[in-house]
Amino acid sequence: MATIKDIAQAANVNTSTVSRALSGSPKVSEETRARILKCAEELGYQPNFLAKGLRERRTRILGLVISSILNPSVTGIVRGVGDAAIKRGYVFVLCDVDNDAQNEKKYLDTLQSICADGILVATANDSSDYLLRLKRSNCPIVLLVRELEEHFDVVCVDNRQSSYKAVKYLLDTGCKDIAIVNGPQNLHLYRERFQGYCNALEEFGIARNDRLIWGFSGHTGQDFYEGTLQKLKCSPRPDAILAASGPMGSSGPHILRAVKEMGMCVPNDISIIGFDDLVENAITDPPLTIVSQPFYDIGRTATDRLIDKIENKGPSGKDLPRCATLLNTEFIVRGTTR
Amino acid sequence: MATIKDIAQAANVNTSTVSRALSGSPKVSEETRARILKCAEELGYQPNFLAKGLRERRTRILGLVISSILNPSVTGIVRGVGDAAIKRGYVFVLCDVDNDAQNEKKYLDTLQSICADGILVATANDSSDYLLRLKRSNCPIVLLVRELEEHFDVVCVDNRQSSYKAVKYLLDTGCKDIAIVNGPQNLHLYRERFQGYCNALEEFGIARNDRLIWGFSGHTGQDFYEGTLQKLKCSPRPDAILAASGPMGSSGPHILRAVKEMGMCVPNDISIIGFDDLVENAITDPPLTIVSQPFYDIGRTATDRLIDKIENKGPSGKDLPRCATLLNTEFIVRGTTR
DNA sequence: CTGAAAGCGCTTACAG
DNA sequence: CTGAAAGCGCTTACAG
Repeated sequence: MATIKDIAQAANVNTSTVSRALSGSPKVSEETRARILKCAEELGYQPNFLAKGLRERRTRILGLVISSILNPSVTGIVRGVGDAAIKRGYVFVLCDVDNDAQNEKKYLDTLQSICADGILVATANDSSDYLLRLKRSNCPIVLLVRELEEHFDVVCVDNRQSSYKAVKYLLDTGCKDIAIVNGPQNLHLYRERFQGYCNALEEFGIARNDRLIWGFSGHTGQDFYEGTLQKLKCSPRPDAILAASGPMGSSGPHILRAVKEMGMCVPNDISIIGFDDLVENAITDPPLTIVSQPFYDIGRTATDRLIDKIENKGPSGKDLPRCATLLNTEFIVRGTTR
Repeated sequence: MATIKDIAQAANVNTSTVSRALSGSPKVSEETRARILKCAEELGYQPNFLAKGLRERRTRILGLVISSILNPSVTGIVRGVGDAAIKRGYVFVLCDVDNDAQNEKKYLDTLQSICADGILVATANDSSDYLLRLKRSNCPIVLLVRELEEHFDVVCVDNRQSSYKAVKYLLDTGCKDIAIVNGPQNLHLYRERFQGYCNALEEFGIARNDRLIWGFSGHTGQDFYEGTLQKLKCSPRPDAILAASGPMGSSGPHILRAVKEMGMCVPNDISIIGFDDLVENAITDPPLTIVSQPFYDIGRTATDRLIDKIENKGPSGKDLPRCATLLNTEFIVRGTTR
């Protein structure tokens, strides 16, 4: 591949001048610049980001750490990150850690080695202490989807509010006995969703009932299907289910299947609300009423924020103030609620 | 971050010696090596891949060019690529081109700039002439999923055979009037699937009928749903549909919905076979009979092949011979066939 | 077995 | 406005 040296030779100038001309520096005559640009064009010059990065101490490479690319909720994020990144001249290395802390550690080391300019982390949980180490080493980080109590910039949705609104809708449409499929409580987001559920009940003067707080251990759709069957075999049955947690993707379809199998009619006997605007939630019969998270926007916003942090961290070295962005969810009423 | 220079200072040796010790060269005494390793450990040394890459002319960064990350068929590939890459010490930059040739061009330039060691391309079509240019510039390339007539290493499935087998199954189970939802014929893979369809019909002495060769123009599930409705309004109706092409993901669920809406009973009145083992194909009622492509293995195999090409292209400079790998599909009978 | 030197391709003070 | 020099962090012939 042609280098700056080849161009210098062809244009009969010093490499420094080539470098200046290419970077658009004002201190180079229009005449020389034109000549240099022409040579660069002819030689099919592509700058070497490695050399550039080594010198400028930046690579325009980001890292995106995700729990699992097989999770359809994640793909919208990935698209958003990619769009925002390329628009600003960055690319990203995808770190698909498959819900494994060991993998995550390895990827994070690798990102440091390739001198990623910053890292987007969608896998934060309460035991993500290495994130603090990373941050202390001065690596720009933005969290997305999953929030940590403090310290980090984050882009996500207001999970408490979303869940609150969903449950309020159920209560407003006459449901009284609302179950929640709860997620792992070491994740801030599930604690928030649970809190929203509790708040809505409280507002309607309904006591919380452990019988209605479901937690399924497995990670597959089948686990949620079987778990729901099990729960429905105990009477009294609930008249609504908030599917606040799921396997890869959404638990809604699997819960719906179990409900139908138990001979219950949706939404007459029981209402169901799921999370996330995924294909699988749209093609059930009836299609699921959902809380929709703006995954694309989350990815885009987080990336823009990260690049802002990177680029505003000039020689002055002072960071941007911490900032938490809560995007709005959309409540989409379809066929599984009254 | 600590550099080789810091270690040299701490261990009181020359940087060359540090470099040798770290890379496991035999020509350094055990004693010095131990001392150096200890210092490296203490300083939390992480090699700088930029500098390393600049010097060694390799980055251990791959590019993965995909049509759209929103397509669930693609995510299995991405996972396979990631697993194989990290196992061999590589990472990859995800280039999600959103089915846009302009984006693709831009990403490809960027990959060259960051000196990617090789590129995996899942977006090849008959007008991918830039791929030939790239290849001529000596960049290792492996195609996946989508084949080109020649020149390139490729990992995909035998689409003709898969489609042939599916249609043969329909014929064996008594279907006679089999429609195919055909894909864009500028893609080798859809030509192959169509050929397999034709071959099976021919084998059973059934004449091909244009009325049964459906091509839908849009790219959404709704387009396939409406297209199918339209087709079914003309009599006589087919007694089977091979959904050889789809929008993002599979067309199976949308075709099934249209069929049911027209009052047809599946599989009694009509059989349906879809492509790909996606969640959306598994949760329909009845669940779809499908041809399943081993996406994960495709990603893994292609990546291993690419890295082999990269690493065997030593100073000798001679390439590995071209190689096309056809993995097997699996035919999974579920509820939409007799 | 170890060190001093050159070089990968770029940028940027420093002179002029 | 342009050039010569130094340096980013590493590796690798070349000496010794």
